[in-house]
Amino acid sequence: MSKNKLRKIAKLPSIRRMPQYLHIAKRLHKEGQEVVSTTFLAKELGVEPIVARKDLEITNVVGQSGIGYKIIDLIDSVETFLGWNNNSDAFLVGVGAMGSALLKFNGFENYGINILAGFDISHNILGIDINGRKVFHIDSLPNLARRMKVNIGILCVPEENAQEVADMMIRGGIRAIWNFTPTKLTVPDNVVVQREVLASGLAVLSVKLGKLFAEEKESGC
Amino acid sequence: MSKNKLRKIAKLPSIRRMPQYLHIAKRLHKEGQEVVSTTFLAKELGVEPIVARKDLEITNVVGQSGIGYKIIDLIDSVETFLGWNNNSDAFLVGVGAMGSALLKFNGFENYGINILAGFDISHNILGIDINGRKVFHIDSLPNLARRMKVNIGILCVPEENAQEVADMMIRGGIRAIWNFTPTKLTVPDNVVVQREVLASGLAVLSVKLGKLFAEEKESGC
DNA sequence: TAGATTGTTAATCGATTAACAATC
DNA sequence: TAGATTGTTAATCGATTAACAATC
Repeated sequence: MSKNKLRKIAKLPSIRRMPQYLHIAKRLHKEGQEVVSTTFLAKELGVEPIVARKDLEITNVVGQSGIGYKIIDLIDSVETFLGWNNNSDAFLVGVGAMGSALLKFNGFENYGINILAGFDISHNILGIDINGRKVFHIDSLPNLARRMKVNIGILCVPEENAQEVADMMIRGGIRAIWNFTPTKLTVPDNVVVQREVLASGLAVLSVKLGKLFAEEKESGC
Repeated sequence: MSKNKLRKIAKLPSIRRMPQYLHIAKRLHKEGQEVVSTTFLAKELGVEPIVARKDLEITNVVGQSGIGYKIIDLIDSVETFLGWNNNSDAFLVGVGAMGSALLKFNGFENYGINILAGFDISHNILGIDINGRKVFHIDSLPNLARRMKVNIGILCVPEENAQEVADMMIRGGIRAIWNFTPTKLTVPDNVVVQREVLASGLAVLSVKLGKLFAEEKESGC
């Protein structure tokens, strides 16, 4: 495997906005609309129109001057760009608070993945059914993942077990790990990881609020 | 209120990494360590050392050449920067899958907030206790928020009710909304919003995985 | 002294924004 | 025709990276 500088992804901010364009486009499609402009999309997202224009550019969707984009084209282009036109199967490990919230969430079918089952170690939840998904013992994960050719793993275990469970996923042939733990995982070159840090959003919110209060205090004097 | 260009926050990527530095520093502190270098922090985060150095710079923490930072100084500086040295009270609305996962999560005390209670409309969950927090009817939110001077609202309701519930929060004097819905909220100038889009991380993961497969296919020929 | 690290200035890179012709 | 919008090129801005003196 070559130098893993290759693994660096460009236009991260644009990619992060894609699901929102998709969500709006699907809503409009359901409402019977046929075209949409970046002006409209941008307003819905709370960004400048030029941002939406540039974002859509990277999906290679083509629109019509003066009109906008055909919604079905837009949906198709964004889904293709993200590789969401064929949903990938996923296993979720760690059926605690966050894990079961994700299992209960039904929207993932719109986000390119299809969670097949949950895995845990606690006897209390083994064998139960959450939203149509069985919870299995984690020891069965590597074999099941191989057998079912599951590519995506969702990691919701306690911090202490994160690396160990990630290793089991990798042993099962999983190639992409959506990591909800605060642990930086060590993985081989042929596995990708995306860490989800909820506290990041909270940090941004806190700084915004602090700034707001500071401004008010200032102008109040 | 002045032009809300002022609301634009600089160094967003650095701010988003702050909770991770804090988390590592607290862990080391518990382990009895007294100093830490940006070299170490960077490795734990999976970023380049220069990144960590620049990040910490904006908190105004001072270190010692050749040694690193005193961990207690680091914790204090990051917490002060984020305004997390005094936890803010928060109300959470929408005790569904995501809402109850957040209520069950105990780590928020380390992330500057203190969730006091949950709110919902469904009779099944009214009055129940989740992790020591009562669930009240949403109609009581504005008054309670005012009375208890709650500044932060966590919005986990269905998309259709997002704006309506945000308006109730604002009526209650809430100034910062952590928005887990896909809705772009309309709020007055004296309220800040941070939207949390879980699907963004999934989009990035999908693009990374697609790139990985494409590279393998390429080198496999 | 040698190695590690901070603090800071400068260089590079990429993302955002502006501008505008072409099109409907 | 006038207004709206795409597609594209150029300009600006901010974030990342490099470099290095000063310090322990």
